[in-house]
Amino acid sequence: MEHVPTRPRATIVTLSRLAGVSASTVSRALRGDARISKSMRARIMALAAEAGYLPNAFARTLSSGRSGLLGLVLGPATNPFYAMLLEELVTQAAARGLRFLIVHAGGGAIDDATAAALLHYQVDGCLVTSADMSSRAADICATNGVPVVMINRVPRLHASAVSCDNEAGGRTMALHLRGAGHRRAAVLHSGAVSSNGIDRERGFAAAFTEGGGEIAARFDARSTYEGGYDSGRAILALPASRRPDCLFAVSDIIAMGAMDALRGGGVTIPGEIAMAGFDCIPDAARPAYDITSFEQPLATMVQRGLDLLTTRIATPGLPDETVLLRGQLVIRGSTRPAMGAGQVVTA
Amino acid sequence: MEHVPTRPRATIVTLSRLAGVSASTVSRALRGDARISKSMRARIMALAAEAGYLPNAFARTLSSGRSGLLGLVLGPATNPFYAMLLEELVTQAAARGLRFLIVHAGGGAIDDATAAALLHYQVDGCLVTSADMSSRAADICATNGVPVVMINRVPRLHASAVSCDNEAGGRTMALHLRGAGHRRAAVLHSGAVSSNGIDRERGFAAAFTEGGGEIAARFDARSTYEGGYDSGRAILALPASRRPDCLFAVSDIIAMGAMDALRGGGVTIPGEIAMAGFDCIPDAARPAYDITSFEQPLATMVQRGLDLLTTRIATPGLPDETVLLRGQLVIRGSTRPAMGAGQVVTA
DNA sequence: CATTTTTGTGCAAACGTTGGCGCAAAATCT
DNA sequence: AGATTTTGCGCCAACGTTTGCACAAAAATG
Repeated sequence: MEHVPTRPRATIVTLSRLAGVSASTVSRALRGDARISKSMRARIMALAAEAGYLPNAFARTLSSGRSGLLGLVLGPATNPFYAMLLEELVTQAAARGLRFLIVHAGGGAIDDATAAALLHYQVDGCLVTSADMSSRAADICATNGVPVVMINRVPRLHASAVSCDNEAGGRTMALHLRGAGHRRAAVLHSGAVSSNGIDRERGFAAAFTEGGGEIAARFDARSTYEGGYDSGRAILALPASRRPDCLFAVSDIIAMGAMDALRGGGVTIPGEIAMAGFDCIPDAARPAYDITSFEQPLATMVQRGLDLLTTRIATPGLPDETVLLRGQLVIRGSTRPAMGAGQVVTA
Repeated sequence: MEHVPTRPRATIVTLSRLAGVSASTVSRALRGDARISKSMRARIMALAAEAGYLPNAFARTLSSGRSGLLGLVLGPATNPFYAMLLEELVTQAAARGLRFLIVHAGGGAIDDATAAALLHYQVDGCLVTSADMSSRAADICATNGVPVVMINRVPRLHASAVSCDNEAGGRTMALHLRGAGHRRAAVLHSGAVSSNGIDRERGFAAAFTEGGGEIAARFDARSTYEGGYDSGRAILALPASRRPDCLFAVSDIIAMGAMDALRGGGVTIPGEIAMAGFDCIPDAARPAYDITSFEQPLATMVQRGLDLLTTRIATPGLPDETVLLRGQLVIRGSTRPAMGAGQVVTA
């Protein structure tokens, strides 16, 4: 018990004494239970405000079983896409009265003690946005009956997921490039572990070759700027005959690296090589890059993700669900000879 | 109580029955209390492992008063610096058995309900990294006896702080530029609210003018890429006679924007205008930018920040403390005619 | 062997909140 | 006026853990 010598905070019991009613009445009044009379409710609310009452989420959780806490496993925040996702998540969750217990951020693997902390804190659900394999946390949740929703990630066993229709996005991009007359594409992918990247490439390759184009080369760009840069240099090293006339990077961060490398090697963009990315991160929209990209409907993804989670928290045992959302093509200077503001084409 | 129909998790009581001892013994054994015999402890640990026992942090908090939770108010994650900070924070906190309740992320103001949630969840302490004024959360904590530590931010009333010696950093940068022969500097600051930016500029301006240089212009770059870009364009619009020969941006993200704008206007860097930033974010180190910067000792800052917090949690009422850490100058191509790998000079 | 000290364990009372159930008083219906 | 429903509230037992205190047994001391 050893309690610090600060003035004890007002509790429900304090208020109940002040109001001369029982603790349960106070509890119900505060929570807006219909069984409490209007007048009593008003009186208690006033008292609570005056006393500076703050509910104790821990006591509530212990008693009710619901913590109002969501576990969050965030991908490498060095990719601005995850930074955007984080902001959107925190904002929307707060609007629903949910808070995030942040479990992991970054590319590294998530250690077991950290993953277990999720359960210690009785998270109601868990949101995983990491694109890579660090979903130990998801497994732990799944085996303990905690609903898991993945955003921007392929669903695993016992998890729902919402993501952009990556394959359609890749296809749209292929049509766009083919439509601009490009025939030989290089693809900068993100390795074998990223389902997003794989889907995007599959859609792109299918539509591009079906449309009479050719996938001239593939490079593993590791979902990083550096990977993109290295790939760009590899393209520079290609004999002129094997050079692609356009390039599809499965994420903008890759595209940025590739563009810098290519430009550094004297290649003009889109003149000699047109290029396109994916994600529509703000960085890629900057005048210095101005990269055509495919925009994921971030706000909607987050909204639907939280929907999936809250419904599964409310009624356990609901079957898993996968939501695929349409994104839109955003055409910019990197695939368009004439310059001007980016224009939007719905995919 | 309505409890979900899942198999109830093992609790201390469960274990106590299994072991044929009291709950208190189990609790003490689990926590490593010295009063419990080695053999008993081993037996209980084995039992706990077998039963898949997971401690209930909420019950523990309710009883002990310590939650193991830290509130986190994060700055705009769109600035990669905060992304770096986030990763470092989460990693180091996890190593200490502390978790973050994420309260806010992003540039916007923090709403009261969210800030109050900090107290609902009984956070032991609060870490604020936001550079701007959105520290409503900090006030709430302070008035409720929850220790607050700010990282990369000037301390407020009732808060400790750890930050880089921004003024010294600015001064170092000034000496570097003066040493390279530059005389007329433009400063890209981040507005009146950012104490970091103000300190950096003060140090820079003092040392630059003392060294015989002149501050030719100032622009408010709002701590964003766009702000930097706009400032760069403003510089381009300056008559040749009033053009600076070097530029100090109080953060790298600003410097990047400015560099893109200047280059876009045909200015060679560092030939016509040399430029320096601050923070040493990875983006600014890319070959396409290669911006001289001042590196904050991020890992140490986080470590000391958590130190400050944990000691104040352990012994309430400790006086506030401000820790200033030295950073180091990292010279890159943007201030050096000859090209090559970045070199490091301790400030 | 009779003390005192140590060591190991149990008991029971919190911590603040919730929710099932019970029960009066008031309101509505015969 | 009685019978029934509704309304409004209180009682009490959880939820899982910690911790002050008591207390027996074992060990060390005289």
